[in-house]
Amino acid sequence: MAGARVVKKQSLPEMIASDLRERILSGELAEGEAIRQELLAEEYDVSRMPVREALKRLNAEGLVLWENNRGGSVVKHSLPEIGEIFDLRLLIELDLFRRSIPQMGEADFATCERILTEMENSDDISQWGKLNYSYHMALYAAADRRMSNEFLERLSLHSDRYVRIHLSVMKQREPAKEEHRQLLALARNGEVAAGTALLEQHILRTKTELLEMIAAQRKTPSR
Amino acid sequence: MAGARVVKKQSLPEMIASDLRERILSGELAEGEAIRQELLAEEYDVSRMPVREALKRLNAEGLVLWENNRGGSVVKHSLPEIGEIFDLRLLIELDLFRRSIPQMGEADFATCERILTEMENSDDISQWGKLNYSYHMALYAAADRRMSNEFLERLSLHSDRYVRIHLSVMKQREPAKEEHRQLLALARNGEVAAGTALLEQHILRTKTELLEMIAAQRKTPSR
DNA sequence: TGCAAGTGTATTGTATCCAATATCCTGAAA
DNA sequence: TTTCAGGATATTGGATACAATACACTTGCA
Repeated sequence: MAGARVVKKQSLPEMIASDLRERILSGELAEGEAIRQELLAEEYDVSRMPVREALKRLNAEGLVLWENNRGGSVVKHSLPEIGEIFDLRLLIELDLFRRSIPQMGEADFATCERILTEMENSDDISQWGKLNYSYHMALYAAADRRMSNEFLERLSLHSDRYVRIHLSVMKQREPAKEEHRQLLALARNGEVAAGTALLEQHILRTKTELLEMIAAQRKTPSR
Repeated sequence: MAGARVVKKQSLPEMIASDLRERILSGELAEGEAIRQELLAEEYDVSRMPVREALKRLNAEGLVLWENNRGGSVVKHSLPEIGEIFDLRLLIELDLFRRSIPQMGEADFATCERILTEMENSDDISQWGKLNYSYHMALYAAADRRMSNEFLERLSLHSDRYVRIHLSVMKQREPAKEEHRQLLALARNGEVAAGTALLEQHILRTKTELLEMIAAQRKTPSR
């Protein structure tokens, strides 16, 4: 047979949405920035129709604000809202980790290991968010909770967005690396209580650091 | 001034999406049923374009399954997925209620009372889901958690869908009526622990009943 | 009969065109 | 100077037309 590897055929709107998502997460499209359909259509060399669908999609995901007859703009969250995103992640991830640990097998541990080394070797910031998300998902894969994962994906999208913008300045990475290793070790030993406690600390620490950074940056509208 | 009451101008796709949402929740559009754009366009007397957008929107909300070049169909969830919907509701609603109770004031209690009496007097099946959702939201309004509410809205959508299709309103309403009153009373007294415990029971009871009904019905695919 | 290729039809996907709406600019009146 | 009306321009919303794809059906062949 010709093609052994099959990549799920993406539709045009999907591909455009993926790219725009990345452009928003990376900060290339800034908070509050207006989005012109025509302009994007030219950039992607398509008509406005698939661009429109992509934007509506991102609107449903909460990344794009849509106003009737005025078009879209990049969503800007308030500080409390960003805090909430992390609180919700906390709720769902703790639940997932608690359910996952007892179900994890050698294959799961191996996958986690693999992603972990990949993270430690990669310096590409734009990859970090994806890898971080993959790792967390790998930890929860054994729980086999489709809906939770779907919701978590959306939450991670938003938290990654703000983490990535400030990541370069954040000390974030060193402690996170250590915590990731420990999470896996605790999961391996089936230590649910200790594992979830560490996970909680892991997420809340990021939340605190991030909120401080953003608060400071929003005080000084310079730059 | 002319119009004191302003209803947020809805766009065509929004209106169509709302109506389709209702048709799916009510079961008029059945699980797995294919959706023809042209047909809907004729029904609403518009072109396929706004219908498409509405369907894509419902796709993003998880009510419509979309397959490239094959169009949309009404999503059908597995039993474990339906269970998860309730588990997620539980996580978020407990968190909201816990945060809300200490913040609630007389205005909040009054709103809850109002909705409660409205619920007890209304016999309209299609309204019950909305009222039930309104009541829960009123309980959590004081928490002032925008993101959580947004996520909860989507979860409630899905749970309402299955509740409406499978549980007779009457059977559902009698115990719920009592619990709803008690929730409000506990909130009034600031009894966080007792309140959240009752809320947990309230949600889990519905989950159990519902899963049993659906399991039984899916065993016998008879109509 | 069973199956594969090919043809025709139904349906979705995208581009283009026109209509509706918002925004910007100008100028006149208070 | 401020403000408001009105018109020019930019932008989005929706309808239509056409292209691409999937599906059902037939035909030809083993």
